[in-house]
Amino acid sequence: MKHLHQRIRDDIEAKIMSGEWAPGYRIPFEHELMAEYGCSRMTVNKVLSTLAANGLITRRRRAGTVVAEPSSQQAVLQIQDFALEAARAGVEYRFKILHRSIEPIDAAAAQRTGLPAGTRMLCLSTLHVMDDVPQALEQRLINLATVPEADKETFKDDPPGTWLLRRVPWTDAEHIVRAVNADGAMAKRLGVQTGTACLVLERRTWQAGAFVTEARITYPGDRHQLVGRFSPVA
Amino acid sequence: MKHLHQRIRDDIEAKIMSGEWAPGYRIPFEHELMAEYGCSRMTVNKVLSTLAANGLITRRRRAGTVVAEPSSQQAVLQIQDFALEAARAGVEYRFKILHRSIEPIDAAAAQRTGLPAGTRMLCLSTLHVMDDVPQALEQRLINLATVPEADKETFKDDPPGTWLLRRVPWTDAEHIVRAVNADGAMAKRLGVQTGTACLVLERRTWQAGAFVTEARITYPGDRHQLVGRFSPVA
DNA sequence: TTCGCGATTATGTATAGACATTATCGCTAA
DNA sequence: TTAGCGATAATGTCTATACATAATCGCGAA
Repeated sequence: MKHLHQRIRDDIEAKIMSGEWAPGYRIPFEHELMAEYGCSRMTVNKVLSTLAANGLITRRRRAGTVVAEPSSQQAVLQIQDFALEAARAGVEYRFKILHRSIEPIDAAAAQRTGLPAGTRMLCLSTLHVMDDVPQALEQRLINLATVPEADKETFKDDPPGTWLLRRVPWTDAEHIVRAVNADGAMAKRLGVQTGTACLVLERRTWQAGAFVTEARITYPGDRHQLVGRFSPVA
Repeated sequence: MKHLHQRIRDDIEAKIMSGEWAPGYRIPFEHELMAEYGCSRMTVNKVLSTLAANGLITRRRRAGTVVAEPSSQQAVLQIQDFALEAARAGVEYRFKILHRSIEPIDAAAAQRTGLPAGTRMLCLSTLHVMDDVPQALEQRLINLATVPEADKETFKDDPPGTWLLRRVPWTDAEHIVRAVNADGAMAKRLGVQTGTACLVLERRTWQAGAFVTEARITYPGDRHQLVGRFSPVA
């Protein structure tokens, strides 16, 4: 005999997955489920709250609970940390800061990030190397208004991403993944032929609404991939 | 004044994010937090359960609760549905089945999917077109043991992905994203030059442990990107 | 008819208590 | 010293209740 919580959850998920309860269908009220399963409202409430958190249903006060419209599908992708990945694989990792400057934000970046023109940004280019083979080029902007202490940081011990993550926990992130052909300069730095397909991961992070950083990481396509796993029913 | 639940959650998340409570750190017991915040155990319990569900902490009876080891970072990416995307953008969408056959699974695919050699698979190649411009090429394997009714389906109205999603809800999926240079045949079909960087999304789905389908979707890199948003604090 | 407002109702948050489950700790006996 | 076992302590699940909050419904007034 399983727990009631799980049984209610399974029942509802099955009805939704099978299509018996289509998107938009108003599922029974808490007090109805309560009667059906002979349990307290708290139990039903916790089940429904969990399903709502997972995006399967939408709840609105007074109106009730309906099966959520299937949003476009989602994939959860793992984004590897170079140092960690290297340690696990038992290879040597190092990084090199190729460029460092402080500049007012350019127009395009201001648009992307929603920052006012003229905001001072720390601009960094970092090459990630494992066993003497370049693995990725990282181009990063750090908002000095949000992270003033980055100004004096030398990034001697940790690459910018790791350093930031430890100092500024982000609460919101936006990701974009693209494929591009490496141009001459990029190809040279990554040690591949010009035109090689590369995976570009762009990530912008905010902390409580304040823009923190933008990173554009370019991986040689023949050497890297993003892997993910996703269970919609948790 | 925020809700207590949220305040406790914010506090704990902040301590973990800031590194004050490093991975492995044993966080206060429920009764300690209960005393600290002057609330009932249920309140604390619900917060900790939620954080555990989100993977931030690990709970064990009698032993207590510890900060979880950071898994590699995750990105949640939206995977657009062509028909839906087209409708929203107000452009015409159509698709064309380029190839269809039923074959025993090949060795490499058997390895990837964990199916026994010789399993009969429906193999489909589909070209997705919007406003007469090819948008993506989809190469798909469908497990006829799990979805026998696919055998007789003509895919006249809906492309295979849409058709499958309506019939066989998946419970588990694996995603891989890569960048590749288009070879001659691929380039011709997508209407791009040979060598153009393309984004390749591979997805394998299971339903309750039974393999359902594998899709490899190739997008011209200059025309497509995957976009995602992720809030660790929900 | 339509606007506005109060009553109603479903969900949101929280409490205090109960019993179940499962590791761990520490004592006892071989 | 160690194997085994019972006490103990922490989390897991559930109940019954209370009050807060938000959105809708329906009534009455303009």
